Amino acid sequence: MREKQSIEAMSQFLKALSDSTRLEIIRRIQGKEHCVCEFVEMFDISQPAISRHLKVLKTAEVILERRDRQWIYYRLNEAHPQYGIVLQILKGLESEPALSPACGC
Amino acid sequence: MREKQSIEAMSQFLKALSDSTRLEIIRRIQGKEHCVCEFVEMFDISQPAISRHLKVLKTAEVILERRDRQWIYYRLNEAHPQYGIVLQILKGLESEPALSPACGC
DNA sequence: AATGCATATAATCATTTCGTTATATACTAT
DNA sequence: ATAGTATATAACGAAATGATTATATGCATT
Repeated sequence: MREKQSIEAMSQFLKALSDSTRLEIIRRIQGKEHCVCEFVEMFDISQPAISRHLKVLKTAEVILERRDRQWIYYRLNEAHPQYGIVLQILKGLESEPALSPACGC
Repeated sequence: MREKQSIEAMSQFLKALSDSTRLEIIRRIQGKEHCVCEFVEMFDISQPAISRHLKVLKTAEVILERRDRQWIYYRLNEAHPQYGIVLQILKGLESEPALSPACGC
């Protein structure tokens, strides 16, 4: 059963994306790569926390890194097999209306 | 800033989907609604565990429920504002190759 | 009303996640 | 070599997650 594996991989991939900070990171990263220090300025969490979020995204191969001297730049991995999902999410972020609580019917 | 809210909502939505059991549920639910007892047979976890997974998906409005006598049937909510993401995920599940560990370059 | 089946909720526990502070590593410049 | 800046890792704690067992609820049948 390769389905099991596929489901597991997808779950891991989505977990990497299902965090506000990481969503904001990939939103900002669209079109232009950013170095870690830019994210550190952008968020109200510590530099190590940012670093770990970037590592989660990198491990899931959602983003790629490039070193230039002392700086490390991150960009979207447009070659990811599930890049279509990333795009759909980014599109959804542009104008998502607030979700109302489930009515359940 | 409504972006904050949008990001938070998206994060919640993705969290609901980023679990193997719940992905399997929505995969099976495609096209045909299922009652809870069918999921209970399908998975190796307890009935209360299934029930809670269904509740997570229902709260996120990913699925809708319908009661028929003692049975409760669940189906995909095709009217969800982010249904496009659900479709993209289901598509990705059909033939996703295993992800190799990140090379990091 | 009593019993049985389908489903949900509560209480509890182990594991994972995400933050912090402290420290290590990599590169730059003096 | 030393010091400074950029980034990563380690150690730890609080909160969230996902499982279990026990129990409650809703509906059907006798």
